[in-house]
This record gives sequence, C-alpha cells and structure tokens, in this order.
Amino acid sequence: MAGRGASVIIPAMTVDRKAGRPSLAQVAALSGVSVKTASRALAGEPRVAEDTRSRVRDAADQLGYRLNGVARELRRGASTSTLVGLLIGDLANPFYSRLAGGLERELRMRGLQLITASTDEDPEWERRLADALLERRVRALVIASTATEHAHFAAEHRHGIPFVFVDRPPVELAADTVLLDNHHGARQAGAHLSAIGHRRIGVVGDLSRLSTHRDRLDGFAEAMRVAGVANWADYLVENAHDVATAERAVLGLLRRTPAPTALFTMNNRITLGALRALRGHPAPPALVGFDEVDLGDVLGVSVVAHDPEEMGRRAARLLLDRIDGDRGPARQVVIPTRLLARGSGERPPISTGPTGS
Amino acid sequence: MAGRGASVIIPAMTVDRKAGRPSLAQVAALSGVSVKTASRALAGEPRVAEDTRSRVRDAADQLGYRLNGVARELRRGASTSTLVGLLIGDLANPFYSRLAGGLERELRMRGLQLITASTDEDPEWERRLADALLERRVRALVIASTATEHAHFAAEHRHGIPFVFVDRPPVELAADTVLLDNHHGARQAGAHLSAIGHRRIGVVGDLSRLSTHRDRLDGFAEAMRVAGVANWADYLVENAHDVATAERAVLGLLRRTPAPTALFTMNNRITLGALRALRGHPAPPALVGFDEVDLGDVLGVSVVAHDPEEMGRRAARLLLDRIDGDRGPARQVVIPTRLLARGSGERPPISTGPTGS
DNA sequence: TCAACCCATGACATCGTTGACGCGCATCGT
DNA sequence: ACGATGCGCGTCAACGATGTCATGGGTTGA
Repeated sequence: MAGRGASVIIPAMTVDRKAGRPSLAQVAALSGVSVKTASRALAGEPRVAEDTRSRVRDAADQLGYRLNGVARELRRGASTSTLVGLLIGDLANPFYSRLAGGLERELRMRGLQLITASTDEDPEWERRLADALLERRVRALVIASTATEHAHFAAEHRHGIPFVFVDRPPVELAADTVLLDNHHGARQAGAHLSAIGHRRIGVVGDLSRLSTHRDRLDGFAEAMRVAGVANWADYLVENAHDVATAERAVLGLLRRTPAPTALFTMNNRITLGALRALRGHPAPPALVGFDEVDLGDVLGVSVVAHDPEEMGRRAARLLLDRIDGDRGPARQVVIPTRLLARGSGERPPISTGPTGS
Repeated sequence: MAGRGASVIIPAMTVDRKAGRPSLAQVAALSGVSVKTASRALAGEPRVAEDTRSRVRDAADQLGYRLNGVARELRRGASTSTLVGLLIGDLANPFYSRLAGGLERELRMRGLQLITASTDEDPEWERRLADALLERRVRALVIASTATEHAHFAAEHRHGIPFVFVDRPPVELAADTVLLDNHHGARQAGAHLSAIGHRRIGVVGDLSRLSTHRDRLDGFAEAMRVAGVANWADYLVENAHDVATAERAVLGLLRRTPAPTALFTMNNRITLGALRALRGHPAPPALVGFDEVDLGDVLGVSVVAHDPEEMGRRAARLLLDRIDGDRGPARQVVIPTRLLARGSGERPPISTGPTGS
C-alpha cells in the first residue's frame, strides 16, 4: 500500500490552505506518492517512472507549487547559492551602474546572478544591507563601501566568503580590491590646466571622508606643487555630494575676486553641476572633470576618463577566482585613467571679469 | 550538571571546523549553554541572566558567529523577509535607476530593503531571475517586464505575493501596475512638431515588441492623423535599442531625400544617439525626445518629460498596501507626461539640403 | 511552613527539502 | 530455476534557528 504515512498525515494539512504557498508535501499527497519521490520527480532525477513523474508534475502545476529555495539552501549548505550581492552608493550614478553592468555580464557567463542594493552613502544602512545579504548567504559580496572600517566583515571573510572592494579600499581588512588610479588622474588634470597657464583653479570635491576624494585631492595637490602654485586650496570646496550643491558651489567660486580661471570638478555629478552653473556664461572658465559624463563628447567636456565596466569585469574575475578555490593573499587591481581633451579643458586663462567675449 | 547533552555531542563538531560558518550550536557549546538559551541571549529576549547573556555574546564574537537567515526564514515562514526584488531591463538606464531610487526611499521608510537585478531585456533571463528571487521568498516583486506573458506568475500572485508591474503592463495577469501616459506624451510630441509646420518627421523607436513602444507609436500616429500627415510611417525606424544603433538610424534618416525636417526620438537612449548624430550639423532638424536626458536643460533639448521617481514611489505604495493586507482588485496608476519646450523642438522646418546656415 | 509563583534554562518538535540508505519486485544470466 | 542486478519508491535524519512546553530551584505570601 503505497503512501500509507501520507494518506494518514495529509488530510490535516489540507490541499487548500489559504495562507502560505504549497509545499512538496502537498504535491506529494495530491499525487499519491511520498515527499521524496515528488522531490525526485520535480528535480528531474533519473530513477522515477515516467507516469509518476507526470502525475507529480500535474499536481505541482495544479497547486501552483514552487520549490522553497530557503529550505533547499538550508539543506544543501550555503555554497550552492547563485546570488552575488553588490552594494553601491547610488544606483542612479552612471559610474556605478556601468560598473554593475560589467560585473554582471561576467558573472552571468558563470551562471551567477547579481543583485544590487544602494546604500545612499549611509554607513549604517550599508551595514544593514550587508547583514541582510550575508545572512541570506549570498555567494559573494562586492562592495563600494562608504564606511570607514570593515573589521565587521573580518569573520565572514575568514570563513571563506569572497569579498571584493571596488572604487574604495577596505580599511583594516585584507581583501581583494579594484581601484581607479585616482591620484594619477587628478594629477594629470592639474598638470594639464597649469600647463595652459591656469593659476587660480576652482576645485570642487565630494564628501571629504571618501578615500577617492582624498586620493584625487592628493594627486591634484602634487600637480600644483610641481607647477609652483602655492595657495590653490583657497579655491577648494568640498562635500558637494549632489548636482545641486555642486552647482551652487561653482556659482560661489565664480563670484570670488579674483575669480578662478579654471575648474577641476572631481566627479561626474559635480561636473554636471558645473556645466549647469556655466550655462550661458559669456567667458566660461576652463573645465576638466573626473569621470566621464553623458554627452561629454557632444558638449566638448574635457574629462579624466576611465572604464567603469572594466572595473566590474576585473572585480568579477577576482571573485570567480576565489569561488574556484583561490586562497592566496588579497590582490589589488588598479584601473588606469586618461585625460580626454575635448575643448573645455583647453580654454586659456582670461583676465578676471564677467564680460568679454 | 548543565549542558549534559551539549558536552557529549559537541566535541564531534569541534569549534574550529574549517568549512562553513559557525552555527548557534557551536556558540552554545563554547559558552556552555543550550542552543535555545544561546538563541535567546543573542536575540535579546528578556528571560536571560545577564552574565549568561554576556558569556554567549563573547562566544559569538570569538567565533565570528552570524545568524543563519536562511534557517531563520525557514522556521519563521516567508512573510518575515525584508527584501523586495526589482527586475529592470538595464541598470544603466537613468529612467530605471531613478525609478529604483524612488521605490527604494519609500520602502526604506518601512524597513524594507530593495534588491535590484537587471534582465538585459532578455525574457529568459528575466524568468530565471524572477525564479531565483521568488524561490528565495522575497517579500514582493516589482518588475519592468520584457516578457510577453506572465501567466507564469499567476500561482505566486494568487498565493499572496505582491507583484507590481512598472512601465510595462502584465499580460494575462491582473496585477497592480504603474504606467506612463505613453499615448498622450507621444501625441503631444507629434502635435507640437506638426503645429510648427513639420510634415516629414523622422521617428525612431525601441524594440517593437515593447508595449511602451507601441503605445507611443499609437499616440504619435494619432497626432499625425489629426494633423493630416498621411505617410509619416515612411520615416519610421524601429528596434533601435542602444545609443549606437540610434545614432546610425538618425544618420540614415538624414540622408533620405527629402530629408525629415524634425525628429521624434522615442526614448532617452535614442535621444542621446540623435544628439550625437546631429553634433555639428549646420541646420539640424527639430528634435523632441521622449524621457528626460541628462543635461537636457543645458543643451536645450525639448522632451516629453515625466517623473520616474514618482513612478517608483507609487509602485512602493501599491506594494505596501498589499503587504498591509489589501486584497482588493488590481489597481492601475498612470503617471502624467508633459512637454518641455527648450529649443530643439521649436526649430521650424527648413527646406531640404545639407547646407544653409 | 507549605503552596503558589516566577525565573532561568533545557528538551523537543518543526519549518521544507534532500542525502543516505533500505526494501520489494521484476528482469536477467547461466 | 535461482542468485544477482537494478529499478522505483519509501523511511529517516539532517540543515540551523526558534516556538512550545517542561523543569528545578528560589522567592513570596498566607
């Protein structure tokens, strides 16, 4: 008598429970087989009679059964997950979304799925998101961290969860990292502007706690040192994190006396703000931005460009190596930058004053 | 003798297992209490002696213990998840990323976390991503679907998982939806251009299977009908899904004889491609785009604008209502569009020919 | 002084799935 | 004709956390 236990137990958990999704037990009951056989049938295992299999399939369809991945993962152990987490500051920033794109395409080829969450540059929320993903046992975590310490992740990392830090390095944690060559890029920008003759360069940067900001500032400072520009920091504005703030910051700089003859905008959002501020300006200052901006080529905006998708791909490769068992020391990849001269950065200095074609 | 069972069992699963993360059992063993007490201590439940609690905490820290959310969810049942999934075509499209931003901010206020995955407009991959998220028992799913049928989700939906379709409506499934007023927006664009006198309007659209494309095309067609422009479809190009294709499509249109005197670019990527194609053009055709583009105001690009963040917020509200127990019929929200005349769309028709300032 | 109580803790079952193992029956080879 | 093989299926335990119930000892009140 097949299904003795089942036929006794199941009536209690009737097929049409309103709450909750149907379980394998219900499918098994409906098709008159044991839970294990139902599992085998749906999983496509070989040792199942064809008509049993189709009976189980029909029952599953009828009930709208979907496998409970939570239970499966618990049973199988964490390493079967196909989900990789990505934590970034802001989904809407094209730098991050292109990075995500590069990462994803590389992972997809290995059957891994990328899920992305945005921290809004809030360290506390970042931590909660990381916790949620790690508790859900993602296979690996890629993170553009806004936090100032990562000892928090040390235990997970030791237990073999692959971590890759992108754009911003880990603090107090030896983990794989992919960074931009921020120092060099900013130095190039500074050298480019000073070579043309600019001495008063307005510099607008993001949150001062971010390592990218500090590295770029260092690089720019070095260029100024080499060029013999001593008091460049008089024209420095920091913590311009969004486009509107950046726009105001640039307008403020332009009202100074003497006004800067050039601008270095230290990321893509700030460059957008500056372009907005300079709109219709009769004699705009020279402008070099860090990061590419949409339509930058059409508008003739000179930028320190780099390849965010390549960053994503490199991060993916580091991560896949770890998944493949690499237990070596942490590696660091640096993505090069290059200056694209498109016009805005090649304008020569103009003696101060708002008018004068 | 407290922990009799523990002191017998634990030595087998020694504290320093190399593979896998430590479990509550190991924490309990190390601190000499039962698993249940360890659970209570770490969960902050009241009936635990203070020194027991701190002993357990120390053991957890020492082992680098992290709660296994998979097991917890299994035990507690799916409705405790704080993760909401979002499936979109392309993370790098600012329309989607702004939608995601609006959605996320609204969810965050309720303690829910948004995870986003990109389908690359591939129905099969979309399905696999949806499966992965549903199997992981996300709390709800928001989806800008690229698929042409969603009967696949009917069972889940019946079992009470909230679904919200954004940007594109569900097919054969009565679920909550947030859409743009595509028809009206495109009609406005067509009416605007024809009112200025344009009769040959190049129209460039996305993948023809997408409902957004079809709705916009219908709206535009209606405007042409009203204006008495019969053969407008001669200047129609479809399936320009990326910027480069759009650029080529526009260049192709401009080479026609007679050339179109205006362009209607049916989404933000296509508008970017057109701007690139028109770069340096001595007598550019009028241009109206659907969707806002970065720097559109600076460049003077006329567009049919709307509010993607509001779409996200409205989707969040539909979803939260469902989570709060709303079992009413599916609702549909339509987000209005409005034409922003910024210059490019107001250029009058010019008699054909590539030259002539 | 004894019962009634509360407190801190432990044993056990359970969530849904799957790996390990076992068992009866049919087929096969010699 | 009988042991060997293997097919189809079932039983049981386990993954890790937690809800439920039980228990032993200390405290309190009449």
